[in-house]
Amino acid sequence: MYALIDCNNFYASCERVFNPSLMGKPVVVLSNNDGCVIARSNEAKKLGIPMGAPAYQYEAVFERRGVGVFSANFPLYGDMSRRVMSILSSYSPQQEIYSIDECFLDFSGMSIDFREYGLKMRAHVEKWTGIPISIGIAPTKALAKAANRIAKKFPGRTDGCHVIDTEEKRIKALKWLDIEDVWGIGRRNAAKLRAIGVRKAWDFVNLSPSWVQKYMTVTGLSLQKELNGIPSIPMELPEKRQSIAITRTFDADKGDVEEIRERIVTFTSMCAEKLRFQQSLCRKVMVFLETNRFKGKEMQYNPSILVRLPFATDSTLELAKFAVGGLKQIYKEQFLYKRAGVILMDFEDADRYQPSLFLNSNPKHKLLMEKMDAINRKYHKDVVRLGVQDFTRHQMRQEHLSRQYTTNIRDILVVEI
DNA sequence: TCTGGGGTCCTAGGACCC
DNA sequence: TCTGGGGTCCTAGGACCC
Repeated sequence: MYALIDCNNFYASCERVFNPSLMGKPVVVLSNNDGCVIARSNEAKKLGIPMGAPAYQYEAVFERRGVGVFSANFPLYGDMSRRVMSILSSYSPQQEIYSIDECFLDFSGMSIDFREYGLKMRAHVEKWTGIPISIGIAPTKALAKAANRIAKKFPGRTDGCHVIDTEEKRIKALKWLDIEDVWGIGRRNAAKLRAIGVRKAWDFVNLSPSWVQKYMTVTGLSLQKELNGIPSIPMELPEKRQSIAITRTFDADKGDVEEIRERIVTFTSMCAEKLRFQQSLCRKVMVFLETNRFKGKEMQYNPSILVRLPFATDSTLELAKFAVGGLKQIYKEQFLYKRAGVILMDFEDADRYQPSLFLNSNPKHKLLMEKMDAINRKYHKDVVRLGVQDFTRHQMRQEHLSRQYTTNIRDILVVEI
């Protein structure tokens, strides 16, 4: 059996833990630049605020209905996630952390009362972190996902834990679950399936496997097996990332090359730090620019370039140089840009790297980067940085930012009695 | 005025090899 | 006129996830 555990309205719940006056009130969390809604408490959902809603269109609603509005506070959410995951990991020898607010647990070989076990986990996480979770338990990962949805959405359910452990329960679940809500069925596939009369997960499992393979590739086929109770999607053990990206929407449209170059260098530097943290070297850097897609009348230009490095490296200095080289090839001064990004890809392990006979990363950078990372970790992010980086010119809009209650001693909560 | 960010996997088609 | 067959690797783009 597998469990899929996820945190309810995770970001909104994190804000509530440290601000109990928000209990029972609508809460929303906004994306970077306070752009759009990326998390909503149940009360906010009931007000009809949709996922992804542009914040400026809902300001009146926020005001009128007393909605607690927060700028995204990722250091806080990341730390709360680590706490929740750590507690859950004690319930199984194998945990797959699937996203910031979700994980799978492998219960293979355990013969216990799964429902009781789930309720225990739930109480434990709630008591130690204040975060409410929902739990689905079933013979495959895809069915565990479905069970989780039942725990959360099935009319009348309130205990947050559902177990699919009999054939009747499996069939009942599949007959209830809409096809677009099946894990792994996206918009495109849902439309394809609807067109041939598939409305429920149950209809999907009754399609012929050859049809599924032909129109939905092997991915669809293993999903179908999973829903039929045959495990086909293995647990993923923690591994190094295969790509690392930093992309940002700017606070305004920008045309100045110097300014964009500064952003590209800063993004590259952030990527490089993550790259060194997972002890990888990188062979390719992708740089992209985007014009403002909401200005439909204006000519759009969304170039990207893949720069192949002559050697593998994790040096911020070298990566930044190649990224800027890429930028110069795609930048055109007649456009204003709203978004840009840097993606590192094609990694190899730093400790297994075989240097080339001719051209290699500058060996002096290794120590330099080590010291830079150590100082930045000890004191403050970006105390040591490249000369071209200039944070003063790029202030992200964060008008509703909560404190870093759990990761910054200056922000620790003070309780007055 | 104001509209997010970071990942993974699969496939078709081209380049290249013998 | 007629012009093979079977592989691998790489990449761009699409689909999906949260």
